[in-house]
Formats: sequence, structure tokens, C-alpha cells
Amino acid sequence: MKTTTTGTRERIVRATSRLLRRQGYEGTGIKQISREAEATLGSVYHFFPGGKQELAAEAIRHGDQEFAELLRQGLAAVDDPADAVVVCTRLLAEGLRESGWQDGCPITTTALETVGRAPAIEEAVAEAFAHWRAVVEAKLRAAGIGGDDARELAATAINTLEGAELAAQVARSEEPLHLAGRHLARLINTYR
Amino acid sequence: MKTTTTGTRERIVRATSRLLRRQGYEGTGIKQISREAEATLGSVYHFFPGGKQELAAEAIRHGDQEFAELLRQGLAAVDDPADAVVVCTRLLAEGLRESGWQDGCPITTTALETVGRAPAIEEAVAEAFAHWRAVVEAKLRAAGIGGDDARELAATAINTLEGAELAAQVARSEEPLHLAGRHLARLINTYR
DNA sequence: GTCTATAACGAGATAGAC
DNA sequence: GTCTATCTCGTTATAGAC
Repeated sequence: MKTTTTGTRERIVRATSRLLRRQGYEGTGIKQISREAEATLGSVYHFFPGGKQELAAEAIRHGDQEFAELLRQGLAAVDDPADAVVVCTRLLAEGLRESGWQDGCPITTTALETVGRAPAIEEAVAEAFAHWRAVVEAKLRAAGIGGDDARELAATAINTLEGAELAAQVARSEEPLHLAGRHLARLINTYR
Repeated sequence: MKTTTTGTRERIVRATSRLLRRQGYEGTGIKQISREAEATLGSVYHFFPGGKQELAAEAIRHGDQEFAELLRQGLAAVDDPADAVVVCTRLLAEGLRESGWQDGCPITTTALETVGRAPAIEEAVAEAFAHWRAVVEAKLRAAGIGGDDARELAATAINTLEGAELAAQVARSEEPLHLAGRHLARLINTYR
């Protein structure tokens, strides 16, 4: 039986993911991570000998799973794919408001900061985006949208959600996300 | 007659804007800025006694104007508003490719890093987004789209461009931007 | 307005005892 | 696996001569 005891390594990854989301890569120090994870600096380098970059890449993979799970939940809530995307925007808006507009996409800030500068992180970021697109694409295909349409709509859906979440953070308002939901639903419905 | 001589202050702002775009706020040091601007550290603090935050806010305003100018050029290229948005995505894709996928939106990285932590920067960011939305909204209204539709479409257009540019950077591909152009054009055409 | 020097602090990373 | 001490470097910001 699997226990719920949180190991040191997991505490470190979770703390890193939380801090990267709010402060980004350059704004987050390893000492702060070790403090918030209640682990010593020695433990951090024991589990992640590759240092900050290796640790950040692992945290990105953690954020990938977390965001994918939110998408899966939202998309599973209703049958109609256009309505399902709207549910996703509601979940995102809720989380954003509840965190005081702090907790946006768990990987975007780090992704932008490390473009062309940290291969291990860039790879984890690219995989996360591909993963999320695949989750949305599957929902669209299940609803009878086929060919390139499902793949392309899924890509634009993820990208628009990303842009709307950014706008919601800077405006401290849910509106950009709700708007994105309505417009994406309208766009999807032109393919049925 | 206005000369083209570049003053020290302007060199500092331009260098800051360029570095913030590529490295973000936390990743950019004032010493690096003074070096690239060919100004001394003393000059930087002479013109910007408020330090890094004041300087970054000014650089964000510079990036605001730069991006608005690109939008205006793209939107003015053709009459039809849906086609005009596609022109914008082409301009963005071009700039991105030519810079080796480095030069995305001039303010996004800094905006995300400073959410809830640097009021002067946040204000400049919010103004920039509002400015860009207004530029697109004017084009839509001129094409006969009225009421809330123009305002809402403009917001989603900007947000989708932002998300697509991010995706293009991490994928090192123009495709997300071209896709955004096609989908936005399709969405806009449902309002005519 | 420009320049140099430096204060005060925190960063990433490592060594080695336990 | 955990812990502390430390090395080296870079950071923001200030002081004060010119």
C-alpha cells in the first residue's frame, strides 16, 4: 500500500514548482527553495546534482502534470467540447482569483526566461505544451472533429488560454478568461 | 529640426528594453545595462534615481510604443480587418525567426515576473495592454464591427497573439502564429 | 553629467563531518 | 541522507571626486 508520507525529494520539487510559478527562474533562489521545502541545502544538491537547472526542469514536469489534470477535469465535466473549454476557463479564473492573481500558468514565466538558454528546461517546457495540446485534441476528436482541425484547434485553444491567463493576471480580472472561453467556443462551433 | 543624436538617457532605456525582452527583470542586471548602453553606473542612477524598478517601468513604456507601432503597420496594410490581423501574425513570426526565436513580446516576461510585486512596472504593463487593445479595436470599428463586439474581439486578438508568440518561441516555429492568424480571422468573420 | 570605488548583501555551488 | 561552513562571484545601490 502506498503511503502518503512526503519524501524530501518530493517536498523540494513541490516547493520549486510553487516558487517558479510566482517568482520565475531568476527570481527564485536555491536557498529559498531549501527553506520552504524544509530541507537542507545539502539535500537539495544530493537529489539534484545538476543544480538549479536540473531542479527547475523537474519542477516544470510537475507543473505539466498539475495543469494537465486541471484540463482533464474541466474537459470531462460536460460532453460538448465547446462548453467543456468554457469550463476550463472557469477553473482557471477561479484559481487565479483565489490566489490573489498570483498563480497563473505554472511554467510560463520560467519558459520565457529560459528561451535559448537552458536546454533541459526548454525540453521540459516543450513537452508540457505538447502534452496539454494532446489532452484538448483528444476531447475534440471524441466529439467528432477530425483531420487537422482537431490538432489545430487544440493548439490555438491552449495558446489563447495562456494569453488570456496572462491578461487576467495583469488586469487582476477574470474577464479575459471568460471572454476567451466564449470566443473559443464560438470558434470551435464553426467546425461542426 | 530634430537631430538624430542619441542621448545617454535614451541609450539606457533602449538597452534596458532590449535586455528585459530577452532576459526578463530578475535576469537583467543594472551593470549589464550600463555596459550595453555605453553609460556609466553613475549615469544610470542619475537619470533613474528610483533604481531598477523605475528604469524597467520606463523600458516597458518604450516596448509598449514599439509593439503598438508594429500593430499599426500590420493593420494598415490591408482594408479587411481579418486579413489585417493575419498580416500582424506574419510580422511577428518574421521578427521572431530573424532573432533566433529570442525577441518575443517586449514586455511579457517582465510583466509575469513582477505580478503583485512592483507597482510602477505593473501600471506600465497594464497601460501597454490597454493601448494595444485600443489599436486593434479601432481597426475593427472602422470595418463596421460595433458595440461590445469590437472591444471584446480586440482583447481576445491581443491575448491570442501573446499566447501564440509564446508557443512559437518555445517550439522555435512560426506555425503557432500563422495558426493564430487563421483562427482569429475566422472568428472575426463570424461577426460580419 | 560622468566617473570610480566600495559598501552591504545574496547568489550558486562545494567540501567534508556525521 | 543530512547538516554546516565556506568559497567565489555578482547583485543593487551609494559616496564623493571631477
